[in-house]
Amino acid sequence: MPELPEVEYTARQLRATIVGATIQEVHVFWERTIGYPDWHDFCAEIVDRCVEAVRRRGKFLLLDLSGDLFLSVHRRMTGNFLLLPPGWQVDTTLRETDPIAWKTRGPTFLPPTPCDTAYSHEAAYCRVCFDLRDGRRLLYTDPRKFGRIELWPCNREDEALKGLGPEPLGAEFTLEHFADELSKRKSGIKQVLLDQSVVAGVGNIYADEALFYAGIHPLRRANSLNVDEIELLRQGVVAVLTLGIEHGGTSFNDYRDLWGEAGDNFNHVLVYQQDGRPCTRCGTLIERRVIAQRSSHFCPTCQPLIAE
DNA sequence: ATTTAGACCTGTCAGC
DNA sequence: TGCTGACAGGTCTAAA
Repeated sequence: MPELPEVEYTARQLRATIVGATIQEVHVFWERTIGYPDWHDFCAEIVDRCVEAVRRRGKFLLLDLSGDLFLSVHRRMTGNFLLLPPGWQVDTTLRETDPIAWKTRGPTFLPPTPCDTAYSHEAAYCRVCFDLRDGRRLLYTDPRKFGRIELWPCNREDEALKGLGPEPLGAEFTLEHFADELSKRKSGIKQVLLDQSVVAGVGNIYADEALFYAGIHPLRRANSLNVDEIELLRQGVVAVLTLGIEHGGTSFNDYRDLWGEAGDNFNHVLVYQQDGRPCTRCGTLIERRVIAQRSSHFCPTCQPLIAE
């Protein structure tokens, strides 16, 4: 679910709240969420580590820990972090009373005062729980269980993040590099934008938004774009990602921030899931088509499919 | 060498 | 009310 803006927003919130905190203990409620190393080793090695820094690379959230280790988190579709204040209790009785429900839902978190239900809905589907020494709890929740958390030595970061292209909001995302990558690919531009080795962090929402910004049809062959179109698309990628961050990310269903709040970019999206509604630029109805196995949304007038 | 279908998972919503 | 199928911010693997 989360793309670059959602991961960046979470990274900023974590940076402001848990840098300096020490992890006292980790509880794993869905073992496959831990991608590396084996979850037993993961739990053993992470104990007593201090969070020294929080970074983002593409859609990966990276937590630098004391002792030259770092956590890498990829939330895939429905992963979220939720930070609970001290005093919450973990209730695991479901494990015995209803093992089947336990596997899908995980534990229940009980607030310090029973009437305090602010987080109780967001605290469902907890897969991994990080107990901090100061009493707070950092929950990793993920209904669909696609997300992965890994623990790596710092000197193997390249291996942990292999295949990632340049950061779209960094100086390395140049017209020269982008044009060079596109010239080597003859598949549809939408599919190329989703390729993390071309640009890191663009997903289905922001790919559609960037293509609308540049007035380029998602099925245009990547190597058919001229220099002006490539530069416009590059600017579009930067613009829609930057706006997404400013609005706290896009929440259609699942994405929530550290406090369980939805992002506001939902209200600023121009084509994604807007099919059947008039284009904000020309009034033509937005279309939806499946391209590269993903829903694509575009304006057939503003984004014409030019004959090559 | 590329495309594409299937896996991994669960929830929600539309339609019958 | 209940069942079925389509679909959801992602990515990897194997078959065509």
